[in-house]
Amino acid sequence: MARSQTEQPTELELEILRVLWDRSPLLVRDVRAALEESGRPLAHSTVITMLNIMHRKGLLKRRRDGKSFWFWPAAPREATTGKMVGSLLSRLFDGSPAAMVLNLLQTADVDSEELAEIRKLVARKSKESQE
Amino acid sequence: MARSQTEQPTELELEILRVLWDRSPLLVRDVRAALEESGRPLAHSTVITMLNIMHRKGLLKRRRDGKSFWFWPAAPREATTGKMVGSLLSRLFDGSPAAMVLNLLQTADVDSEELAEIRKLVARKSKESQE
DNA sequence: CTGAATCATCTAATGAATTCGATGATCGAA
DNA sequence: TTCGATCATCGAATTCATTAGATGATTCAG
Repeated sequence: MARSQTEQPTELELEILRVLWDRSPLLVRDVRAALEESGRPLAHSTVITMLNIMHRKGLLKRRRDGKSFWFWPAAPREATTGKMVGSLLSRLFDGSPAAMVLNLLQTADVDSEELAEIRKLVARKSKESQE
Repeated sequence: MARSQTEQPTELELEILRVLWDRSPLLVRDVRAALEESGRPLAHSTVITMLNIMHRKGLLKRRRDGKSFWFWPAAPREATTGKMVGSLLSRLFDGSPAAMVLNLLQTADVDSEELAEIRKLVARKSKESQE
């Protein structure tokens, strides 16, 4: 047996989603151009194949317009990133957000501005939870 | 062409690493037993194959002892999880820890205890940075 | 010493992810 | 209308991840 399809978007799928979260709907050629911009030059047919696979998986929606298709993400950015972060959270930190933040603070490059921002976010969340 | 090997551990590789981070070194049969415990029953040869692949990739170290091998992680838990979090950070949040924490607070289930813990971590980090 | 148990190695199969070329349809300009 | 440009569909190749059976070596109990 092999591994089963992940419900998480794969590497290339994520790049494509990021393009479409930025601007959509887009035509295949636009997606291709955007990918090339971000350093991932691919053949037209490759991009179509991926878009079709992603459509089949339910990651994208599309609408025919003449002989071409417009594509856009099936789910908003926050929902998808939330699922991906949640997956890492459970797989690496047994679901403890604090453990994840600790790792982030220790490992990632957090400048003072970022840190202040995080502090503000946490403070706001604390206030919300009290209500 | 297909995708190239990820430097990040894959799904099963991560499960195996988690076993070995908990207790190591272990023999193949111990790893197998631990995986079965956590709901992933695999044939002995499957486990060996994976351990060998992981050794070839540099994820594990091993030492022969008679006719069997002892296996243990090549890198400590924090380093590996840090890389994985860092990868998600750049792929999803353009490297902004604050964006990631925001997503975490909005999406994950953070109880008040976890939140207080996070608050403490951030405060401590702030103090450290000031020095 | 001999047979059963225990290990690693080798081989291989399946399925997912990624990448394109070839082909055929269609639309617009000359 | 005819030729070239533009698209999608199909088929296919490659690499990785996962899974395990068959084989052969080695060891230990009896």
